[in-house]
Amino acid sequence: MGDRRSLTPMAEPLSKSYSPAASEKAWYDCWEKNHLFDANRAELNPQDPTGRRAVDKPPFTIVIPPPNVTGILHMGHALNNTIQDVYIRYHRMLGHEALWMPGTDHAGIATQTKVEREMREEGLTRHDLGREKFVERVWEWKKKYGDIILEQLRALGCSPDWRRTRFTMDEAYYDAVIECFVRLYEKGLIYRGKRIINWSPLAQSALSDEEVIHKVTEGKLYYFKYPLIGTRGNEPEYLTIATTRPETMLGDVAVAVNPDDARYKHLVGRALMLPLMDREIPIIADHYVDKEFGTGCVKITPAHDPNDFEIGLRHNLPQINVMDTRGVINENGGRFAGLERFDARKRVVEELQLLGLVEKIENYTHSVGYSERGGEMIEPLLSDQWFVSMKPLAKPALQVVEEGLIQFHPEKWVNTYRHWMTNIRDWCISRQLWWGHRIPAWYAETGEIFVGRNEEEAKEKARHAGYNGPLVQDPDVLDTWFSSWLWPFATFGWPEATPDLLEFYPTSLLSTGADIIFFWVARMIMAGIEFMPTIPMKNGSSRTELRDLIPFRDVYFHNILRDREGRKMSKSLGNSPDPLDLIAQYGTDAVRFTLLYLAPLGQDVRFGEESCEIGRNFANKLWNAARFVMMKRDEYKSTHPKTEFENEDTELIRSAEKRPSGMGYRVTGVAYEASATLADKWILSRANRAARDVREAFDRFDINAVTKVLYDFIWGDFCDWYLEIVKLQPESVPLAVEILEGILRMLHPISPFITEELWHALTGEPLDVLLGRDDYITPDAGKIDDDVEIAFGLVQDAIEAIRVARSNLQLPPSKLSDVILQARSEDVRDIFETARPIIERLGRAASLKIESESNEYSSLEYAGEMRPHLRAYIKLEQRSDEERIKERDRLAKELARIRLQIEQVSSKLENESFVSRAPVQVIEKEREKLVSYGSQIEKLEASIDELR
RNA sequence: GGGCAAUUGGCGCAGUUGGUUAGCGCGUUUCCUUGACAUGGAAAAGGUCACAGGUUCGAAUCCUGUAUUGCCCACCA
Repeated sequence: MGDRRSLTPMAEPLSKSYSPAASEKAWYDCWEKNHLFDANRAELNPQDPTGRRAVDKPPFTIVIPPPNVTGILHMGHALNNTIQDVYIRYHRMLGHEALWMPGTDHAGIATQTKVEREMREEGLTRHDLGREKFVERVWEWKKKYGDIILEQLRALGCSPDWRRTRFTMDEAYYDAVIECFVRLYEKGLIYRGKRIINWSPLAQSALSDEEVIHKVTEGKLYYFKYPLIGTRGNEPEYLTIATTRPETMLGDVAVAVNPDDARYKHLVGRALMLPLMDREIPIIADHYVDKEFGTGCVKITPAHDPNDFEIGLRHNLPQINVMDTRGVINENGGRFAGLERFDARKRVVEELQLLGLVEKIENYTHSVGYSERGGEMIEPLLSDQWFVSMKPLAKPALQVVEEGLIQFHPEKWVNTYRHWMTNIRDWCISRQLWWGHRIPAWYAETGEIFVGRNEEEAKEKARHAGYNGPLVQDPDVLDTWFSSWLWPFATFGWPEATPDLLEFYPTSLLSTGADIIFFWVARMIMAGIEFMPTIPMKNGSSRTELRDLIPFRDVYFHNILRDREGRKMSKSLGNSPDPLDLIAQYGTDAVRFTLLYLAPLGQDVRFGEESCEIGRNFANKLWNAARFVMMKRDEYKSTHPKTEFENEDTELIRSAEKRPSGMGYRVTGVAYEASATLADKWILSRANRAARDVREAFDRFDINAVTKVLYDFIWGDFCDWYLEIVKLQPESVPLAVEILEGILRMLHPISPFITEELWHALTGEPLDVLLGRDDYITPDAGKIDDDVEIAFGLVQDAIEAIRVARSNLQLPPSKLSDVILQARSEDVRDIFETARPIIERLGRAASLKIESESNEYSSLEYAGEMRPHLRAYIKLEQRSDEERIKERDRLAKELARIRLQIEQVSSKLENESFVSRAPVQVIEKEREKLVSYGSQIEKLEASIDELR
């Protein structure tokens, strides 16, 4: 590593532009080698290399939202993991015991599907292998490809504690999932039941409600006539029902009407002949039926519709399942058996048409459920599944969010959360797959169910219940999310009270997408409250307070990334750039910075690859600023061989202990204290303000604001202004060095590579002393000086006015000019006087006259530019007629603008109620404006006259 | 059907508690290769802050309604 130029930058001058590729890998290796990411428990490692005592360090913990083992890194991951890394690095620098827990999710359906697809190319199905061999094969697949996404996180600069990496099917984790199931079962919160569930014909499995997406779909509404049996007198011969799914009529067991519906009231209790099936079905009355909709008659198919199922239970109706698990009509469908569901639909309609029983078919748009993963239409199906009773779990989980023990950022998601939690329904957790945690339930031949942590336990329970026959384990596995909801504590070894669990739970921050607020966030909160009470506190007392049970304290819902056209980035659209390509092209720091810079809290982000230029250019700017400062520092050293700066510099760089308040911006170097210029005080104020704003923004989870503050301060204040001034004030070099050092600290969590590299170049620290383990910035509020900033603002204003005047004349920078600067007050004039060298230099002045009273200068000889507190004049060499006219027009336009302003301001001041009701400062400000405008008007009018 | 966001110069966005000459980046135009940086510097043009009412001395900002767009939730056949 020592021969890598990027790690020994002092040996050679820095290159002219920043090239990330060379240094990133090397620095990442260096961090790992020095155990930067490792979080240690105090008892294992009482002191870290910075000299901080681990026992004093409060934990800061994030558990990664475990990516699917099948996954590859996409832009959403890049954003989410950047956010997490930034917070981990920030808190690590704040002196916390920062642990980022990495890992992956076994992702039942996704992974199984992937491996089955691979097998299909060999002409195999999972049934050819059998369960055991198939699961073995998935494990092999996982070992081969499962860590790809974690490797990709390294390229993104992420700093989790890799030693602790977990997988939801690790042995211990597997046991935790089973333990969880057994406990809930024993508590009566898990039950097995026959229900209408969402069946995915593609996955051949049940899905939870959350895995179904409803989409508005164009369909048809079919009106069928069911003949009334034994028509009497003037009774209708038929009842007409409406349906969107004709094929389900094969399983109809009744037709329902509203009991208050006068049209049909008298028919309740009579029977209809179900066409095609020639089955007699009753007419029943149920309040569920809406009189207004359709014909007011609803066909009832308990086995294929959740509402019908409920009605069926109320009226004791049979459940006729006419479809198998592939979506094909079964033997209950009579002669339609064997037809695929959509073919069956066609045939049913055709045959009814032949019988003259189709009244009409209307176009109809309605909401239809599709599989979130497979995309196919969901079939509501009656089947035996396992469920979790959610209501008891939801109650405290809602409470902790309502009470603010857990805070959502942005807060608006609390509404969504509340809505879901108060309307929660039971969770179908069984999946008809092989890859996953197998349901620990064993069936006796008697039909009894025995749930245990293993077969022995189940047998034991069976014996206890007086059953000694064979037991067969439930073939199904658990929903992937049934393991994920344990993630914040099962990763630490729950149900054991491991030292890690005691140390790092509750975690601090969860960063995730709002799309899994129900899948995951809500359920983790429930699980924490449900399962953590058995774990004692670190001090041995029992864990009773909700604040100690919750899995995390803050939840950051990151942005959704869209493409330039506003479409959600997705694999199928192919509109998501590969983060690794962007990293290769622009650099990791650039990609990270750009993502955060574009991502305001709570908004979707439109992202185009070329946006990364923002980050790349910013990194390059910083690189060059640092290069310049180091060059100046070396110059300074050679001209100040024995100065205190030398000592200070060495001290500043070498010893962390000598910076008791964190870094802070201190005044270092004798030269500085003695001759501190306005500009020096200004940059100190700005730097401390930036440091304060950055930390405040971090702490309120406004990471977007963090990047904006840094960008504006570093580019706008430090580079554009202060470094230009340092060129004229060699005595300020030590301060520039210090400010730069602080900048590197401030920026490090966001752009770790370039800052680490520059910091080492600047300080000459050995490679085992890392910025990432050093202190974060501590702002010194005493250095934030509004008066200084206002004063320097006037200087900037003056320079800008001069530049505008020059620009109007199209003077090239090489051409210096005679400048007159008029200040509107003595105070302002004094400020200009103290900043004279800066104004001269940055205003490209050959000579500079500063005066306070308004001598009038002819527009024929001078070009002027006015500001509220000053006027700037540039001496002209000559003015052609053309230029004279151009200038006159410009002034006329300016005059019109100011007259408009005057009108507005004076009408305000003439308004009685404004003067009597507005605060004095506001009125005073308006008066000042009026005065300033007045003098500007006079001057403008005079100038225009002269130019005539 | 319910709920939540958004609407600011050509494009993408800031604008904490109502008082700023309404900002920033990209793009456009002009000037500049001045010894950190052309991945740069200096400047310019460009907006009646979606619309209509209201509250207020004063509204991009608060309230009501409308429109458009997007998202989430929902078992009306």
